[in-house]
Amino acid sequence: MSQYQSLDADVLRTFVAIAEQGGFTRAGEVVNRTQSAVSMQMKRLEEDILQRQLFERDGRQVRLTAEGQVLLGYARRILKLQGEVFNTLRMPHMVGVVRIGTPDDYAMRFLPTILSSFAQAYPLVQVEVHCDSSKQLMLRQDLDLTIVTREPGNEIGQLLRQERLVWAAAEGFCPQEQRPMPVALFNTDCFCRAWTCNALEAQGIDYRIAYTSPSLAAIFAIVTAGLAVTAQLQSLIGGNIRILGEHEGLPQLPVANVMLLRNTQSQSPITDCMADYIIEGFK
DNA sequence: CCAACTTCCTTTAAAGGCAT
DNA sequence: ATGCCTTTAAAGGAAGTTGG
Repeated sequence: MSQYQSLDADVLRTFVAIAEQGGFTRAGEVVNRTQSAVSMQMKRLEEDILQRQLFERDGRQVRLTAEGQVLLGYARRILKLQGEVFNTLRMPHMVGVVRIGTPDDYAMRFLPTILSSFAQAYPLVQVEVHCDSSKQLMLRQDLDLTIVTREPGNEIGQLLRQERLVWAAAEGFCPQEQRPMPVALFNTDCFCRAWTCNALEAQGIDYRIAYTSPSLAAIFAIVTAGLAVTAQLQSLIGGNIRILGEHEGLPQLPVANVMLLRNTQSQSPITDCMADYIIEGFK
């Protein structure tokens, strides 16, 4: 009776595995149970615990019902929270170093939140942040976790976020008025730069790369001063810089995939925890 | 196109292990 | 002894494959 009232994490894990694997048998492999046991667990969850139908059974297909979708959201949150409890209470004094590589635009936009949450849970862990272009970062072997930008269709690692590049300039800057149009971009080995130049050339726009820097802060300073336009992730644009609309004659830019790479040679509990915080921080 | 066969998958029933 | 959870075995449904 008593356990019919509670949502056992084991049962929720099985439920999430079914939703993710699309079948009871494959879910059983994931959670190390036989399909029959999985079936029984779900029967109990549906009939005794929640008294709601969670799956649409259609031949060999299993789909979540609307109520199943609702449970899936809660189940993931419950399991994630449970993981946090374990991490926080079982490894509160975890020490060591975690080395993160990231382009500096992501560092500015996402790392403050990620690192402050991480520091609250693991105050004794030393964090090294190495900023460089995606191309350079991918060549390095000394990083535990690397955040990089990849073209769609060319993904490696785990997808953190998809975001469109946009044109941006100072409030009073009019991109049509200056030819060649001055552009401020990252250094040559940045993916973003190649995309930007290709888009401008495809549109036949006369431009010149007036400023380059590996530093986002420097590029924003140049753009804020009204000296050039730039192409950056939409979420980075703020302050006195505005996003240029399509009617201003500039080509649409591609969507960037932000990916997380893990160094398989240096996996540790610290790295795994930091990876979880990064994944959450990019949502 | 269709029937026979195979494969995949879930459910049910029976039985055993384990903790209370 | 009881209740819960598991496994194994068997049954049955649906989809895919094969051959005429």
